[in-house]
Amino acid sequence: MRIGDLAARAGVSVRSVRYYEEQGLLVSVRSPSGQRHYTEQEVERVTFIQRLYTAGLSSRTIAELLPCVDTPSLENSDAAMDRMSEERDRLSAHIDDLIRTRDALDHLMSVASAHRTTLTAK
Amino acid sequence: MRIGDLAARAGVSVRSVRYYEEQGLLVSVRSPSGQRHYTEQEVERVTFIQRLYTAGLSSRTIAELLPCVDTPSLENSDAAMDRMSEERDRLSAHIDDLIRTRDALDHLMSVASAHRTTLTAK
DNA sequence: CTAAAACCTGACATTGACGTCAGAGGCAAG
DNA sequence: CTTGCCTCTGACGTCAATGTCAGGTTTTAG
Repeated sequence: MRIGDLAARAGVSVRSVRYYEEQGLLVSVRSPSGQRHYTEQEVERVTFIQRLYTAGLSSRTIAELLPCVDTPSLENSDAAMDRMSEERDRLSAHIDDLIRTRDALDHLMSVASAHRTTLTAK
Repeated sequence: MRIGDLAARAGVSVRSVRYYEEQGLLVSVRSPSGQRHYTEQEVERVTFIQRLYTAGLSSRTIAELLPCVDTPSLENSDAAMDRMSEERDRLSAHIDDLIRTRDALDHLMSVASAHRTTLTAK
């Protein structure tokens, strides 16, 4: 699979795929002419990378976590596990914050809606 | 209250407060010498603005929502309510996405942990 | 009164994940 | 063989919230 296909199937831009490789999040097999080739596996990997980006992780952080995905066993885990746990907690805190924000919006909307009801009732 | 106090109490930088005003999210009463003065009310407002920023809203979007907070009644509501509902939905979707990402991290961690248990058991 | 601390405006710098463009080469179909 | 699409590298552009600095005024503490 070439880069265009991978990008399309993962739902990202070709530019992004190259960027991921530049950041050490992805490796590619090069054809003699220098073109990148990928396997089915990489589709899932790219979507997972995107998922982490969307969760607010930086390239550097993702780079620290991915070895834990690649090699779900060895001793590299030590620091990576801590990092993973740390990011999990940060994510949880962020989720809670977002939920509070959503509640605030809901409250605003209900107040506005009540006002409207009052007005139309008059 | 002057800008430094407001910033400190809302937990943001002085620069940010000026930026919020520049973006039309905040108004200030100016002393004859040109210094900004605020009331207690603005503390809450700034923290709320920050909350929306953290939730991923842009200055422009926040500017569209705040009138709904200031005037929780009149006819401006129409478009603002739609916008608010739209952002609420976007927020909900994002929260769900983050929860799925957290689940993925949890899964990775449990797999790694299981591997570790297996190894130490040997 | 004076020095420190806080404020003002205006402008340029930063960061990160990309977009976009240029110039050159690769590859399948007709 | 050539036309059109894909890919390559490298570099510069972007956007948004904020940092930071300069040069000057104002307020506050002693």
